[in-house]
Amino acid sequence: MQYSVGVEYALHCLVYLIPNESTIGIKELAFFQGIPETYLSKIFTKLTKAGIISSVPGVKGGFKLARDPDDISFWDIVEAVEGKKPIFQCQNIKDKGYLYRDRDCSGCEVSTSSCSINLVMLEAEETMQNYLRSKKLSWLEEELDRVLPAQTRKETRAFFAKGNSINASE
Amino acid sequence: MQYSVGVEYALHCLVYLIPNESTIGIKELAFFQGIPETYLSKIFTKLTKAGIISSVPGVKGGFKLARDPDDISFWDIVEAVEGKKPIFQCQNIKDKGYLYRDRDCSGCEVSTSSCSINLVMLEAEETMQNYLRSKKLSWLEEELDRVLPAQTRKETRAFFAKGNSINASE
DNA sequence: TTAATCGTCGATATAATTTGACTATAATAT
DNA sequence: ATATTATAGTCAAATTATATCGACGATTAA
Repeated sequence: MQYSVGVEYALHCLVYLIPNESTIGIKELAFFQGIPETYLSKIFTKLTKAGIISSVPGVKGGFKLARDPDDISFWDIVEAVEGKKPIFQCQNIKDKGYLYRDRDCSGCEVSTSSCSINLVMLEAEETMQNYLRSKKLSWLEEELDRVLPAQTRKETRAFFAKGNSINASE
Repeated sequence: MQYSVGVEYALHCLVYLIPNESTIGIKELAFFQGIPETYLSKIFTKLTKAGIISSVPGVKGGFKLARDPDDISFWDIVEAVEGKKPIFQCQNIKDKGYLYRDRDCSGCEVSTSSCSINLVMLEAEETMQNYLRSKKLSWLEEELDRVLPAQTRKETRAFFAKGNSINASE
């Protein structure tokens, strides 16, 4: 059980969009990180639909953040890529069970009451979501400034600054 | 992204083991719930190896809890079935990236520092784990007594009480 | 001994993930 | 206008993970 790599791609890519001075294309992002373009483009479609980034088609097009980095949380990104389905989904095996499978139980209390196990799992997941909601892209930007060598940060920003960006062609 | 059904099977099955008055077999558990025997037996192997339940081989054998229900948490069960790997695993795409892929970076600071994004995801997961660690099987037992109709609970316990348990053969 | 039961190992079937090839459409530079 | 360069979307191959079945050996109660 794991999140898809799409989540990792999305989180890492969005770091580069934070400066938000110009649009950045899929090609540049994929080349810079050594990851496949086609898959990344699908991830970006999801992020666009979720309103996290906005797309600019055509020559000199690309993507930029659609909201303030302080208004984009880790959870927004995970949810956009992975969807809204909970990690644990109870398939209500009770209903297939010996006590009920041969009875018509459409109206009785057991079939309407929700599974206690399911509730616990949902609550557990919610604590995780709340933690991720509290971490914003703006925080990540500061954290990276603190943690990464200044040289690395500078080179990275230089790569994505428009003008010298024809480096995407090897 | 989802936990496997194995987690659901395990949680539901362990409920029936709580009384711990006699061993219960895979066949009974699978029949009662209408789920496949073979898969369930694999799940139970995992639970056994994790020290949550213990197995009694031979005729009239089966499974029983290896510890007090107050000492078995939801997380123990999830971890036993799903393994210890984190939900989010950073594959360090940084290292394949443009800035580093052509350099020998075996000793430099960037490759040793851990990814901030990864840390956040691990911390988030930990909050979920802590919640699940706080919920024990003993709590679940009380909760089910409170929530389910007394009739259902009684019928269920009767099914698994040894003696009349040849009902597993349809 | 025999039948029931767990433990282990593969085989298989189904589904999800990841990637690639290709087409359509939209915007811009010239 | 047209060529160019971008995203958007479709289709499907390749890979991996999940779920299920089946077979065989070991153990044990009757």
